[in-house]
Amino acid sequence: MLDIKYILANKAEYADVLKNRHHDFNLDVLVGLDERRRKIIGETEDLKAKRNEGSRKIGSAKNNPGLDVNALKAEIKAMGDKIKSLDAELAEVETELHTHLMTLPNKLSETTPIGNDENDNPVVRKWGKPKKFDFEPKPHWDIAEALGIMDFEKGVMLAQSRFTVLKGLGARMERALVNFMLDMHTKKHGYLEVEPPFMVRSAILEGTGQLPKFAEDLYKLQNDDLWLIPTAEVPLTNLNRETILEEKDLPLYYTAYTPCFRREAGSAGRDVRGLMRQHQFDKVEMVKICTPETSYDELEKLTNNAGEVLEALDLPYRVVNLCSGDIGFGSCKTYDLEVWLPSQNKYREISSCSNCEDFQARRMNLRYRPADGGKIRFAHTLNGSGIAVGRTLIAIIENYQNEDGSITIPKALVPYMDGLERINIR
RNA sequence: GGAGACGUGGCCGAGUGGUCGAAGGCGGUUGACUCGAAAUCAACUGAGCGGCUUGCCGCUCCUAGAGUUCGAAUCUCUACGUCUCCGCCA
Repeated sequence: MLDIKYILANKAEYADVLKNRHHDFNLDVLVGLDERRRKIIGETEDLKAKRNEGSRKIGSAKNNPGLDVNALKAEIKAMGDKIKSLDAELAEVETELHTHLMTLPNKLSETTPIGNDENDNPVVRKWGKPKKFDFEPKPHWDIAEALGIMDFEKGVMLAQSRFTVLKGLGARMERALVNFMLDMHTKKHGYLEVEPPFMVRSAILEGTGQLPKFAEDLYKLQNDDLWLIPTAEVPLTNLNRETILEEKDLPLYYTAYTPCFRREAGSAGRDVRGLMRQHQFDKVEMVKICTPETSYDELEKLTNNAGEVLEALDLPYRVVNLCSGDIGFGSCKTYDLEVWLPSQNKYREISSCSNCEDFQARRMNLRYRPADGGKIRFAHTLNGSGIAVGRTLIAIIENYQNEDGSITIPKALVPYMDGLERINIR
């Protein structure tokens, strides 16, 4: 959520942001609502001041019983009725204003490029070289099914399409990757490991921006105000909601392994085969809470932390800077990490690292007290995949495939696989 | 799930209808004392919103929501949470 004061004071600038994000909205609606709001506040506060004064008078009249306060009581009672109706009107206006503000996207960083779609995302850097195969590299679903480590039909049988069963060394490698990533972030990068709830209530999802706008992408429980988390970003970022942190305690680094649940509404027909786009997938997530001064440095570090996972696994990848037409609702700047997939002959998203500045902090009232004694300010929040586990499994299977259908285990992962160096056809 | 108790500021804790944003304490900041520290003493120490003459004035907030009243931290109802006992259970 943005500050209404910011929007009104920078209307033209923010109107451009909306245009570049392809978000159609007339900001004059907000101008009118804010004017109404302030007018009502003026009237109601005036009346309340008078009421308080009158009530005090009646209170002090206790000491002098001769005074008749009945007329005054009636007068104040009438005032009270007027206040009640004004307050109801105010609540209506504020709800409407709030509804608009909650559905308006974040502003953009100056370093976020203007563009239409993913084709306009500039490549920031590349790491590693795609391996040349002297045979036709297969897609991961062929390799994994032949090895008996993934069962797509069983996933459909138990749930529906876009669910998969991992078996044997497939399930084992998934677990190994989780441990490998968590170890790196906790031991090397200084993140605090967290195991959050996998279900959260509506207000929590409003805090990070998934609600109220994107309910159709989420799984909701039938009998409770609880939703399955689409990413650990949601519980981790909300961990300090409605509190005032001390600057000396910042930045905070959190990491968590969680399953993620997404309905993938609107993705019909895309990545229908394999493990690429699932309704349930594992992810190790990183979240940072820091001051405005440091958030863009922290974004660079966060992105590097994600990149290091791929480098340790020796998987070629590139970093792209998402343009205004492709960037997410709550983010000012996002780097996507894209891993090389030989079977598709292209780079595919495996991590997304974003600086949300104070957009989420404002929604969840997450603030900090500056060390110099200045005014309390909203913190900045960042999140990034560190990284998507299922897609890492895909990348390993495809990049480390051998002509005989076996898979070599990346060196860094061998200790996590009890020394196993290769998964062979049985 | 059943019965009971309770939810007050960063923390502890007083307050059962009238200047209560809330005593007292702890913590914190600043100053005095000190070579320095500790101890001691003194002062200060919540947030949000609105107005204008930018320093002040006003409004709101004692878990949340609704109600009673001229007036609610205080009374009533509901929700949520915490604790204790019982039942059940991984």
